[in-house]
Amino acid sequence: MPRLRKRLNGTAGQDKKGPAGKRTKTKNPGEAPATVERPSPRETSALKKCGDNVSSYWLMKSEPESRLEKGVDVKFSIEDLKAEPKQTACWDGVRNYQARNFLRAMKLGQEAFFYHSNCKEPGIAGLVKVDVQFVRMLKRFIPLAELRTHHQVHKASGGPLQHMALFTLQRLSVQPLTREEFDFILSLEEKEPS
DNA sequence: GCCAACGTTGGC
DNA sequence: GCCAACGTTGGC
Repeated sequence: MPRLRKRLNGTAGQDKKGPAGKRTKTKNPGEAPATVERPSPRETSALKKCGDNVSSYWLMKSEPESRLEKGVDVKFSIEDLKAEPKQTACWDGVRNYQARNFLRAMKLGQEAFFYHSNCKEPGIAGLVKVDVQFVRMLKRFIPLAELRTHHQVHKASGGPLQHMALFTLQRLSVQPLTREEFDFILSLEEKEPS
């Protein structure tokens, strides 16, 4: 349940801990490895396939439909992002430490797909660039089902989506993409739905 | 709304 | 450090 929230006018540090801070009893495991030198095994393999140590392309999940979580609506669609001042929002609410490490690895201006999750039609809706700013809608919505079909085919054929994190690192809300994955998915918007 | 799969917590 | 209980994710 990654959550985009309005940027608080240059007070990023001032922002409350948010949902990530709500487990008060214990130290959040995500904080300790702020200086992690060693990624988890799963993360390692995810990074390995990205060539150098860190990816330049990303996929970020967000929920486009209303859902209350502890009384707070987590809805944040790509249309909501578009409606923000400067079409930019601050990404927070990521509790999973792996996802947070990926967040830290992101650099300003890098490109990411905006994925709609936990909704009627899950899939990739648009392009954003990190910090997180709306870039454009995809020419057509690319449904999860279609991505999965390609993933299945590519597993057999060795195609670009054979290791796509969406299917291999389940439930990771912020995930890296290789350039090949990114380019392949972008090329899909020119094609008829399959 | 259901529930499988996965993650986290915390007692022991 | 184990692992049962609990919480979350997210497709269907």
